[in-house]
Amino acid sequence: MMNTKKIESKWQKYWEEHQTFVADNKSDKPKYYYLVEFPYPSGAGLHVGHVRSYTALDIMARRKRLLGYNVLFPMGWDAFGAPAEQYAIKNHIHPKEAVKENIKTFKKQIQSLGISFDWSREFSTTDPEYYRWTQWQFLKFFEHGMAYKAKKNINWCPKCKTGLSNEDSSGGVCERCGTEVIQKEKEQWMLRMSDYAEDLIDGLKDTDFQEKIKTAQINWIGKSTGAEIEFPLKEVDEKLVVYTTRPDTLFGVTFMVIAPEHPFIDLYSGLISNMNEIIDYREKANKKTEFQRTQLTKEKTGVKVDGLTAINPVSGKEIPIYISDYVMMSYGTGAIMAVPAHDQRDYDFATKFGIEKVPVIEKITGEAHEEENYKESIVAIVYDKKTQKYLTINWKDKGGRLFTQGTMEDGETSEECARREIEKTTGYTDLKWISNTFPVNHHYYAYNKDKYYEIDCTGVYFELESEKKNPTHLDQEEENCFTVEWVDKKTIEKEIQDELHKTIYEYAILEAPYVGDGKMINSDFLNGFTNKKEAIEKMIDYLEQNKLGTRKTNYRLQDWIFTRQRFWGEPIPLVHCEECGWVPVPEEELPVVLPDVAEYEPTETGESPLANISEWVNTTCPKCGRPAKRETDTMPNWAGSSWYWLRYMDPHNDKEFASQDALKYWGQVDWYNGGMEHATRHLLYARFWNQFLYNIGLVPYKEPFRVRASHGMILGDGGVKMSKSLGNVINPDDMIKLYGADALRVYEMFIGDYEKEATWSEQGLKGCRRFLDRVVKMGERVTNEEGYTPSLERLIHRTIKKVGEDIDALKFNTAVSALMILLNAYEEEEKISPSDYRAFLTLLNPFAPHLTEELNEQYHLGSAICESTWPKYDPEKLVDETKIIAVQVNGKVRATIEVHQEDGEEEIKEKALKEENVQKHINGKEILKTIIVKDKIVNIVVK
RNA sequence: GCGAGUAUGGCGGAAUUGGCAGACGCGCUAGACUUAGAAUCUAGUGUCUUCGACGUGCAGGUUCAAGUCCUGUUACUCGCACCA
Repeated sequence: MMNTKKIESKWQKYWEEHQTFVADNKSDKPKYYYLVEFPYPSGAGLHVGHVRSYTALDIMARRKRLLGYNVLFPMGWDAFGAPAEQYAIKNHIHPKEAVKENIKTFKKQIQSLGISFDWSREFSTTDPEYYRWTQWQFLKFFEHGMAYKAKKNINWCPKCKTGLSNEDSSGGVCERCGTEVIQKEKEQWMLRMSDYAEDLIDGLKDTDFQEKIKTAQINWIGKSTGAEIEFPLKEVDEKLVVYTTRPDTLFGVTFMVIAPEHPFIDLYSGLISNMNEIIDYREKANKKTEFQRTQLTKEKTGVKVDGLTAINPVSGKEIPIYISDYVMMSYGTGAIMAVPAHDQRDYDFATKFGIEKVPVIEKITGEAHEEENYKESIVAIVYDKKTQKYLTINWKDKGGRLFTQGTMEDGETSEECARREIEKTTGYTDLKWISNTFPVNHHYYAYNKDKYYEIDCTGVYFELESEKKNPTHLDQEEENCFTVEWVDKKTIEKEIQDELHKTIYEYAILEAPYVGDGKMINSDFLNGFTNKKEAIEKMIDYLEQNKLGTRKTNYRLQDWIFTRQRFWGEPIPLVHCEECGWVPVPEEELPVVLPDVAEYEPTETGESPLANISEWVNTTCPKCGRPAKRETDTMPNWAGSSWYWLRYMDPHNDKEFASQDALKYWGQVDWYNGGMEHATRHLLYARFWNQFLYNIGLVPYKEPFRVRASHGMILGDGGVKMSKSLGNVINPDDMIKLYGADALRVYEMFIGDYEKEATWSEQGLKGCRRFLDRVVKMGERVTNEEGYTPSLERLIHRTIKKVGEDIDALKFNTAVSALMILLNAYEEEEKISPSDYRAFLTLLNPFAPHLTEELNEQYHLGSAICESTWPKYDPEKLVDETKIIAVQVNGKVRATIEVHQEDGEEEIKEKALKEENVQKHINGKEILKTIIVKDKIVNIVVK
């Protein structure tokens, strides 16, 4: 092995001195902008995961440069945030000092990998020259009414003493420290991100993001369409507004549920007779966090609101109102119409509170035909508690196992019908009625009558009280057809095949609502509709015509809570004046710099430590000059990363966040790489921020990123996440020391599919080191022949094509494998030409930049690779003159034959039939067909 | 519950998009070199009992031909979630 350290630092120095990777803001070359998420410079240093994504983008960037592009490939630091602050609190040093140290380590580590970043554009989000413009842009939000202060019940981490966005508190615990999040009311700056919900969905059309990232974003935004419906109250001239996606089920509403915080409670407390009970419930609910509320998925709780009654706007029916914490004030209108027959949550609630369930949709089973005869019928299920068995009729070959069934006669209820049928066929009379199931709309063909039938069928569920029986009224013939059998649950589930009976059984036993589509019933003007969409449309039309409701779209996406009660963040550049209210700090006074303080800990009151620095807090109002106070909250650490790609375009500009020329020249980020964990939060914040800047005319593109790709995680031994506690963290520095940066790079590209997770294996890394050592050895075989060695030429052209295409398609693993194959071929040769070697080194250069430059120089193959061009392939040289293809007989390979380019089908067929082993397998059989796919396969079909 | 994805040797993973499954690498086996080991090099390596058969989570289907297409199903991973 060569002295990797020596040649690596030699070439790293070379690149630095020659400014090889410095991008120019003016160029005749086409531009290309590669961006990889800038890291948070933690004390832990670089991770092998960083190496993976940086190397991948580095490979693409290096190749693009050789292809003649002006490539922007910058790097910087996202250094605000809690860890630096925690570290500072512990060690009593200013976070900016800690950050400085960490950046130094990180940068050294990254540079030792030979990543071709343009370091002339480096900055940190914590640089006042950078956050000056973060503050400036915040003021733009403020000016345009996009920032507002609101008292919000926010997620609060009692340990970090800070407010958390929903994003930072997923799972009900603080993302930083894992403490359980509680609810606390706090005045917060908010950005009107929800205004952009539609644009954020819409804009995805103009991007080339991975599909899974688009779906993640769409899910996060959570668009739903439906209607707001007004339910008049009986006791007072007021309307309770609900949001629903299923207005088609309006006739099935049997109760209303409002959130415990719903304003009607206090507004009409005078009318409510059980206020005490309600207040009690509300207080209990308030103590629960949003997370706890959503965790209690099974057991529903609630209180009926006595004294308030809603009126169904389409049927006029009176409907009771409940409060329950399964309805959230933060979504929709904080009130719902409950349709227990067709919604699981409403079903659970209704079951617990004994509320009626009115079905309005029938499941349709069987297939509908024209000219059907209509009947109403029942299916009766009888359960014997003692034996835990069900009463069935075994029709044997005449229809299999079924429950008792029958057609309803005039004036008969379903229960009467069921009792009559049971007695008739089985004799049992002592039955206790338990329940009627939801009806089913069933279609079938009766062979004995040669007719199609449509039936509406209700299940009737009984329990057997005793064995008491009457004689059955069946003739001999009927009796021979079937036997009455008691069977257990397992047999039922296995043997009852009939769709109707199966459905009825499920309704009776599973006690579940029917949430599928079907035929509308009990719904007045909607009766008979079988298409959900049409029924919804019809209902909304009706509501709008009669002014009872409106079409409405809702989003899950909420406004962005933009303040943190922390020290280590961008100060919010606003001043509060008693007279003028909130006043922006004048532009020329930006940045509002973080002062040096002694203590970084959040205060007991939950305010930022900045609040304790009176000489900083107390200022004068920029508008009227009277004494005023600065905002002491700081920005969340998503702020600095929400526009950093724009700053790279013009990082040293002290007049603007970036010049319009630079913004126009670099335009969109062509390729943005980052982790899947940022697919929703960071990426949405960044897109929202950019869209806003676009709307006010400050950036030329509405969407900031054209392509977004993500890399898979690198896992430790056994496929588990690398973590300090497991002690399985691999330090890239150690690997570089042992095997060299080039080997580490090649290995991380070879490890597997770039987008999927991969398990670390030091053996694999060793294998890649071996590969590079063989590349070095190959130098000894270089002669001074001109051009490519003829026997290698075809493979060289093919490899040029494959490596290029694979890099473009993020298939780095197969690109490396193609290079290994080429090297294997080189090793078959006694000697290779300088062109052979140079081509190989150039193709390998993006993966192993140091070693390839060194060998290129050592063997005097030409100018430095980083200053030359990507090799070209000749399409005509890709094709083999002869090719070996397989000959199959009945789809099984029996021989291989060599075919020429110019061979016709007849010749190929002839060759195939000549093969001994082929003859053996077609011997004595008739050839039905011969399929010849040129260059691929011959298949002879015989019988 | 909803949405997205994955499943191929002992292991990581290939497969020109329907055309010889297992490229490439790791590991393993044998041999060479060596006093010995390491390193390196050479040969072999899907399974089964040989001709041959069987093999891409499972069960069907389409096709001359299926890892690839269709239907169903299982397991795991990720994202969202009393979202009305």
